[in-house]
Amino acid sequence: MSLTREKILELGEELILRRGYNAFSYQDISSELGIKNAAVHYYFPSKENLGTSIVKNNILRFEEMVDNLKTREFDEWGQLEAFFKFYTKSNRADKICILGSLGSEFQSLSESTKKELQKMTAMIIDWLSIVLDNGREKALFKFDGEPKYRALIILTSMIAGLQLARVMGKSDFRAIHLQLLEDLKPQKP
Amino acid sequence: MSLTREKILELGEELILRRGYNAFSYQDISSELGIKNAAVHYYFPSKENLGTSIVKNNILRFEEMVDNLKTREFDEWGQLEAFFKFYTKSNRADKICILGSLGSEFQSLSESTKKELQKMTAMIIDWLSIVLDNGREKALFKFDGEPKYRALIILTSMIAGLQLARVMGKSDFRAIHLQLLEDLKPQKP
DNA sequence: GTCTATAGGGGGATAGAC
DNA sequence: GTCTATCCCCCTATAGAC
Repeated sequence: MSLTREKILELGEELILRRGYNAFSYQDISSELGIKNAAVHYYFPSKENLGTSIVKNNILRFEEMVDNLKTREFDEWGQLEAFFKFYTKSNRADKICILGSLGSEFQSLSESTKKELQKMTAMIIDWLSIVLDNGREKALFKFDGEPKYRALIILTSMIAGLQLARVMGKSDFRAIHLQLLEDLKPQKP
Repeated sequence: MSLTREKILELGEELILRRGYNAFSYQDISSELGIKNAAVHYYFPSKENLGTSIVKNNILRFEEMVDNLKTREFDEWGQLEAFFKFYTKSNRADKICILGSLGSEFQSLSESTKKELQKMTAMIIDWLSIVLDNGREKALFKFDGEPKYRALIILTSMIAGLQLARVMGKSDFRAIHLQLLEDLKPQKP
């Protein structure tokens, strides 16, 4: 696997998370990497292609994370913490979540990018639903209603929490994070 | 106030909510209205200007809604329903929320648009926090923690719920809506 | 107010040399 | 693999006629 290719993927992702898919160009990538725009087209013939590859890359990283948690036998609190840690790091790095970034611009994405984004979103919702379900089963968590609905609330709060942090500052994101944790604790004050 | 101007504002807003700020052009507006792009520039010299005017317009409409609720003496459930109704209508119309749309593309907005978006976001968070606080005071709602944190969770769930609906379908949005209502009810099953 | 015409730039993308 | 050179289109924006 080529190093330049890796760097393009990484930088492209960063641009999507910082500025948005429609707000970055191949020139942004090539100038940052000190190459010409034709070199970027060599690896990713079209912007659609690059966008789709970036989402696929994110899917791979998510799968790796899940495998890792399984191997290390984290309990449900540990798994949930890994989930929140990802968002907390994004908040600190002034990045939003790829689901929210591309979700907002969904209508202007290519069919293949849409498809991968759907796949990734479904994977995350399913994973989080199962973590919540198992955790409640073991009495590690306490919440009412369907695990999937709870998963949707937690996920959307994180996604838009990052967006809100852009507008209003990072402390609102932290408040959301803490409140979501409180809401899941078995013994409440 | 000119009719063309009104139509441009309305269409520009729709394009932001459907496709995103960076994905629409003055041509999209002019061709839809059957005029030339120069005519759009007559009303809104720059795209920044149009974007800022659209947000200001949203602020006015929000203020009108709040006034209306006050005049009609809606209780806190009624006020909250008005809030949810706005998002439910957006979901049905395949539109996302302006806070999330422009929040995602925040870094590529002009200073004046950013400023108005900050103002609007603060207004909504404040309003919702107060509704929740008063409703709990009257025992209409039941929830733990700070009203502002609860407001942030509800607002972000709605914002990203609409984005998620784009990707995964509208039923996920409805699930979030119903669960948020359940969570606030005083007597839980 | 709306038009034609056009400036001036940036975008994505490709051909062909090295 | 990366370059130069270039195509063609769309973008925002403005000048000046009607």
